[in-house]
Amino acid sequence: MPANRNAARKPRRPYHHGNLRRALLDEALATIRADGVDALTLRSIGERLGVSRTALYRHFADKAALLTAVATEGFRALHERLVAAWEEGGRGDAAFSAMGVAYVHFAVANPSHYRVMFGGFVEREPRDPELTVEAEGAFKALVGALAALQRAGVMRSGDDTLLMARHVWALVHGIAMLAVDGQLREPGAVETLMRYAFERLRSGIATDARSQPAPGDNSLSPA
Amino acid sequence: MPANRNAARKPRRPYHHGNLRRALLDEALATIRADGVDALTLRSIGERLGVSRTALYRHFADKAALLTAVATEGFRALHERLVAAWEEGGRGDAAFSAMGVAYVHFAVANPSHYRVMFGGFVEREPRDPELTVEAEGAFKALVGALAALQRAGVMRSGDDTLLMARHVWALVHGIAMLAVDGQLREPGAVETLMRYAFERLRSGIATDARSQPAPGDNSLSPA
DNA sequence: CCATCAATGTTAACGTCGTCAACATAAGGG
DNA sequence: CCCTTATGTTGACGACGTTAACATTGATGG
Repeated sequence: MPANRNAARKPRRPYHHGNLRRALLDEALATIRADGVDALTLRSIGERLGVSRTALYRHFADKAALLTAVATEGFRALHERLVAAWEEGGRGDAAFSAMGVAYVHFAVANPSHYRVMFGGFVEREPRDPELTVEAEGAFKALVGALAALQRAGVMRSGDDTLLMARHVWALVHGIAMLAVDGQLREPGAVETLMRYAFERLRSGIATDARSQPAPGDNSLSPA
Repeated sequence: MPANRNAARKPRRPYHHGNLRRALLDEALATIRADGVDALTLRSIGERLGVSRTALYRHFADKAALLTAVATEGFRALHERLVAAWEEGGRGDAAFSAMGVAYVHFAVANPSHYRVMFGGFVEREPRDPELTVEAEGAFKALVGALAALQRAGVMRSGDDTLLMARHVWALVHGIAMLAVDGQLREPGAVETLMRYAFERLRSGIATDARSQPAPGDNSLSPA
């Protein structure tokens, strides 16, 4: 690739700008991290990169496309953290909890970024294919871990893995969202809730739990 | 109240406008419902009410204040639905599930409104007092129901009620968020997940569940 | 080696938005 | 009846996203 050789060797404006798309993404993410999504302005980001305010349009269709790319990056990073937690945790019981902790930690450490990923900034109807791939990839990490735990006999093996995964995802996502929204402000609240939720989750989902309807229970279906 | 007498008797512009604040709120909510938050424009809403574009500033500090009021309305409505589900469901086991269903149903039926309530549109630092009151009121409905179920012996009575409530809230909020975000698109997916989640939640939270650490479990604390 | 072309970046401008200041009008109390 | 206050309007400003027209650079092929 002769085009990249120059770019790789001399970082000082080899091509028109080098790799502007990458720079735009990084700068956008930095701005979002520092000052929130509302502070993200095409003009300011261009100015900060020493480039015209419309240069962005050669690399992204519009501002929404930039945000979609930021969200995609987020899912990629999240996926990475989840896999790392699973692998480094020993792919067992503890690793599963570690995944949950890693998930919430990612959200709490990058609240604005997390909001871009889930806050309705991306279009819903024709979902961006790359974003879909990355988001599903992250989700698949959870499904895979759950399937492994099912095979190991530590999680209910009869249940639909995807349904179980959605359950866990919803729980963790809910905690993350509440935390990001500032609903769990007291110090240690997030950790306490995480610990409790995973304890309850486990005794509800693990093989050793009594899954038969409780005596006298006949009314749990949605009204 | 002589001022209101005219307003009540003749709907055609009794005062300057009648009750503009109320009309602004309703129109804003209608717009959000119909076309989403992004479509909400101070100019358009004023035009739609046959009023100047800046008339709003006599009733709200700025656009954010309007959105905060919309969010407050949302929590009030949600609170109402939750209480209704609890009361009409018989304040028991089934009623608790009905509350969960009502919660998710509210979010799915009013996705944009729900997003205003939780999407980070309201300021975090000096939280609006009225909003806080309404949001906490809705949450208290959940806490109250859980406490009643604890007293009735159907829910783990040893656990901190607030912690339990946060757990349930996070779960339901997570499902609602995923649904609103379009992550549960297949028909019936939300209902299926809700049913499963509440079954698992119950067998994890109910008195009859084995709450002791599972045999061989020694590693559930966050890594 | 150079002409051509596509890729990339710039400039100027437009329409819309939230917001403010100055002004207008109506309601109600002294 | 006048004066104060609440309410609504007009005009304007700066910032924003976006587009069209233009400029420049890198690569490609004869």
